[in-house]
Amino acid sequence: MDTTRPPGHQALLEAARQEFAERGYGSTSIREIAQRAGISLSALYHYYGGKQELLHAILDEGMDRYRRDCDTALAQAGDDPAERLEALVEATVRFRAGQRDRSSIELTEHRSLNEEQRVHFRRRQAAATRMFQDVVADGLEQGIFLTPYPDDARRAILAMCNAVAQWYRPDGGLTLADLVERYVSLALTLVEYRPRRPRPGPLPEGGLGRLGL
Amino acid sequence: MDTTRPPGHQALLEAARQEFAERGYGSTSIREIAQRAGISLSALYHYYGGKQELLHAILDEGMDRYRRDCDTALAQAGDDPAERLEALVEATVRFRAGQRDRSSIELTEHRSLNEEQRVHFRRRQAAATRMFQDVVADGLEQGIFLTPYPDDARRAILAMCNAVAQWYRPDGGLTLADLVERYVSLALTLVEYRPRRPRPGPLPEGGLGRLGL
DNA sequence: CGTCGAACTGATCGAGCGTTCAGCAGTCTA
DNA sequence: TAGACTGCTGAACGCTCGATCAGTTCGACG
Repeated sequence: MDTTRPPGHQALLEAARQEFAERGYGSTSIREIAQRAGISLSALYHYYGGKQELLHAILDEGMDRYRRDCDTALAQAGDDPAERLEALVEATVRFRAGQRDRSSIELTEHRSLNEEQRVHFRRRQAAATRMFQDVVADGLEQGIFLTPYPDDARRAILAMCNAVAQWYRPDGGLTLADLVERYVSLALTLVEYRPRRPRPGPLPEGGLGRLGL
Repeated sequence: MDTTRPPGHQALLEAARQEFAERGYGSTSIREIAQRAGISLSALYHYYGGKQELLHAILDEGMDRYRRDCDTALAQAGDDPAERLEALVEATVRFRAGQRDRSSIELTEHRSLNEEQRVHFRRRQAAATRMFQDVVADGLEQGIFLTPYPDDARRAILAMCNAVAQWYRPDGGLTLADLVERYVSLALTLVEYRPRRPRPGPLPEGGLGRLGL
């Protein structure tokens, strides 16, 4: 993938993203994409090698953004595994809520990639999974996460965060901040977080108050 | 939808189910489906009105089965909300693990239905959601579920159960019984189940032992 | 035996698909 | 001013798509 694309291809990526999310990869024609982007069919081929490459570019760009969001969140978090898990959950929920169509494409259309692209995509996905794995393992080691099923708890956390893309609507009466607070709380519940002692620093009230501290 | 279909259409439904799950609705041709089912293209039209009707039949059949499984599970469970939630989670996990391709179609391809079919599908989905909603509400009323976020906990439970279809492999070293036990335990953790007193009757050990009773 | 409907076939339709290609206006560089 | 490059166009390619339809086989029924 090129890192420096000429201008105009952004409209193309955005149009393709919306069409793929609405109709699905196989049911979307590149003519519809080009029309939505306001360019000719041939211009599409000027920027991308074809329909499949367009899909791959969308998925890869999404991975870039998500990875960057997670890295930023983790960099701002401290060493505490609970804090780091909170950071990851917040980043994930915000990404899924803010990039809903990108997310639903990621979750379903990776099967339409070719072998090479799919390997690349899966590798990046595995890296994202490992971030959660490491944090959960850390919490277990330090004795502040008590879940007997760390793998399943991790999968459950990711599944519930990912599902946000499928139902959350920004105008639905639930602010993003509230949503994040709830999911952070649910994630800590899932790993059965028991803090060593009352934590210093600012924290969401709901999440800790309920732990009886 | 007809309840009494002529014989031979089962092979068709099965072939379509596999193709849709593997490639996606839009990327699957009815010729491929017919070939996989071992019949001619025209025979497909003898049984179903077209590609879309085939998809609808698959989704509807899946809903029938899932509904039946849940009803059976609830009928065998007692009045206790925890027991009923366990029954629903077990039924859902078993369905998702046993009907993986059907499940992934349900989760992604409902957008390819026409307006009328989609309304029908969503109505049935809402009914399934309500089963979980009722059980959780019951547990809250009785004071044995303590979660401050019942709606989100319910969505989280469903999301983690549904995700089973995307990763579970029967030959992966994890038995279905173990999987069910884990997810039941995680679900009870999510709703913050606190039993009134040691429960009578047979129960999975892991789920209750960890509650410190 | 005759007829009727269910199950199914093979040929064929027009539309739309992804992709290709020759060409052109504008801009930058030598 | 020549040449190269970027960004783009419109027309066309061969092919596959979902769908249609006249026709055939065949067992059941009267």
